[in-house]
Amino acid sequence: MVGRRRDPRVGPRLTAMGRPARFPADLILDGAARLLAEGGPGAATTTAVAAAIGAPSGSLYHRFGSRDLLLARLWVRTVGRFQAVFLAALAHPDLDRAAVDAAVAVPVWCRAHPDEARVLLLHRRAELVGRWPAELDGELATLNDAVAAALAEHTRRRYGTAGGAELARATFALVDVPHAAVRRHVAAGVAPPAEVDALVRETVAALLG
Amino acid sequence: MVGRRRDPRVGPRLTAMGRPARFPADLILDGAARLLAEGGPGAATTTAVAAAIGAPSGSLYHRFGSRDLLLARLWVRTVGRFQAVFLAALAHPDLDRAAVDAAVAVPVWCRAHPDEARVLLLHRRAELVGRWPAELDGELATLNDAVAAALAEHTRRRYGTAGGAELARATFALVDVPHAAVRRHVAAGVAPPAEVDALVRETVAALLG
DNA sequence: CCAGTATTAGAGCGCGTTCTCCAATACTGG
DNA sequence: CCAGTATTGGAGAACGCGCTCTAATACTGG
Repeated sequence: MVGRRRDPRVGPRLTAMGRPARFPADLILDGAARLLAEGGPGAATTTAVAAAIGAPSGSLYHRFGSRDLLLARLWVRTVGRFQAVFLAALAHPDLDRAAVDAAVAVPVWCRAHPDEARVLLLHRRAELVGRWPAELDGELATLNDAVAAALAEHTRRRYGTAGGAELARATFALVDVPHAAVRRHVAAGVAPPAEVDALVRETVAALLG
Repeated sequence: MVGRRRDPRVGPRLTAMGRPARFPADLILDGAARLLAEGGPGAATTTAVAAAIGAPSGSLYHRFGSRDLLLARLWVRTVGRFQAVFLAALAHPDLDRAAVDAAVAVPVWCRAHPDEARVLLLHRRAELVGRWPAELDGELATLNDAVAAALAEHTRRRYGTAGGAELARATFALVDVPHAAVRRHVAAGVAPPAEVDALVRETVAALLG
């Protein structure tokens, strides 16, 4: 990405850092996330994202090579940020505590990051990015590995095995159920109410008790 | 919709039915649903829908006034078809049987109608239609009334009251949980496995028992 | 101060999309 | 057979979109 216009024939000139960026990559991604949260994929046109942060459209294409690449990087960043808190909760040594905390981390995170929650919960990757850029399919392939491993490890410690049925049960309880609980509120644009957390706790306890 | 080109000045001529349609509305909607299920909203262009059923694009605009109107009618039709089976199950006199059957009706319906399930579960109305046509916002406003009423009635009979907490619990158990249970399978393009039904039954029993 | 470089800045191209338009067509009831 | 009408069929206009391109610009280390 960086140094795209540099002619390699001039040799390894290591000096000169160049003009500093007025519109850093994360600022652009923030703008895209906001437009996406407000108006869906159709609203996150390149010119709209540029206008939202006061940048020329050329700057977006200088930093990201294409619209798909921009949205793909936003997707990776958003998934990573959510998974960080989910995995941290799931790492608690006490199994029941880990399960309930991880599940409740979903509504908590949605309250703290409403725009990113809308990006993550209201859109599928395929319809957001369209054609996933080849240079990012390495990251895509391993995106869910950490969560999958943590769920398998949790299942193994809880049941002594990580067979299909047990893993499916844990995935349902810790991933699908919390998503189900918050989705209508995220879609409505309001913070999930406190009763959501109670329902999630109760459901997780019933399924994994 | 019909008779759009008729000049009202010629008076009430009630004879003549006109040329029969080679591409009825439901055929067009079926094509749109298939493209939508396979490739998302971006794949359901008017020319693509027309090509999918071998019709000229003009026929789509003759029957539906616009792409938004076409997709809006597809949305209404799909929601209605799903709700019919959900409500039928929820109408069972035995409360527990009604609850479990209604919840399990979701994975059952997804297996029977995979394309429509993808339309309904994988896309939100706002991003599918864009600008909802004014002539259909009457139907939109009452779309969920029947389900809302049935859920409220079920809650009232079960708890003696349809207060916010109880209604939220029933909605979570009978709507959100089944949707969450099938979603990953519908998104993956495979029929929800039988264990989904078992998890849904168990969750509903735990939440409403 | 200078050479080198990354970035800004914005005008504009090409493409795919929705939608319009009109003649031709195939059926109706009488 | 006829008048009336809904529908087909397809070409193309109008528009918005992603993306490209070139010059100007604002920094860097030496």
